[in-house]
Amino acid sequence: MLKVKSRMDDVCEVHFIDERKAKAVKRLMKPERTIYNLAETFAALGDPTRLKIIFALFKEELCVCDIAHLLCISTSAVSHQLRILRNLRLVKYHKAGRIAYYSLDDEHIGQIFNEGLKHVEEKR
Amino acid sequence: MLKVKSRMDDVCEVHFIDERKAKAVKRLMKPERTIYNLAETFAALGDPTRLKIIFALFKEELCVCDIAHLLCISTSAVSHQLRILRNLRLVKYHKAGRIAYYSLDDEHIGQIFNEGLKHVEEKR
DNA sequence: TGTACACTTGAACAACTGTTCACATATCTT
DNA sequence: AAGATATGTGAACAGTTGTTCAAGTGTACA
Repeated sequence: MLKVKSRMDDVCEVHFIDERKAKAVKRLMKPERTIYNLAETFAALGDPTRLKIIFALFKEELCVCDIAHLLCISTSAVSHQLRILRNLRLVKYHKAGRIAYYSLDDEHIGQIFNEGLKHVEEKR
Repeated sequence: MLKVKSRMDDVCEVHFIDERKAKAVKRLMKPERTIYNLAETFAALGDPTRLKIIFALFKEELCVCDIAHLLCISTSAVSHQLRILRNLRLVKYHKAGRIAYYSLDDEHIGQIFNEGLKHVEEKR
């Protein structure tokens, strides 16, 4: 499983310039748990193999071995990555006999992918 | 610098179920370089510390030591993370004397953050 | 000039990651 | 039933990550 480190104590001894701004942001800051889950989700998207899988499933519902064939990697590697994506509810699947058909779990994933694409394509 | 592994040979010996679908997706697949850059960007968002920095800068332009104060981590740690975000053009800064004021580099970052938030808040 | 401050950087470390390999499970076919 | 196929899983490995620490810039102010 993807793991991610975190911390947010309230004791802090670093000097500051403008405490008003810092406090205003602190009030708005999302709960530690939310930040953690969000980081885990982005980390899942932060690997080319998983990103290709996401992209592929964005276009077509596919089974494990077609994904493996498409990306030229072992079905084992695909299965490991799909488990990570499944646990984070980024993909879902349904079984037809021995074949597992995977697809994206919700429409946000596609949006995130596209916004990210705009960012990287704009910057070079 | 954030690094990310990648590969996309055209030789592949995995069995397949539906080659038509796989080929259709392959035609649409983004270039290796694009996927790689996108993965790097998402990986940068895949860490709670950097995510908190992004969130903070989404609300306010801030200097390094105010970010450190706000998140209760060393200015060194913040500076290291800001360099990663800077290199990926996720944040920019301007200097006023010895103080460096950081802010988000473009509007896509906020969009990505919000879409991600919708995903994680919807799923539990 | 010297001291303090704001920030940056390089090296080093433990912790985490993605892949491979070997094996396990489950389902279909003959 | 046996064998082939599709997928899942645990262990192990090299490679990568984020933090800390120590030392470095450059700017401000007395």
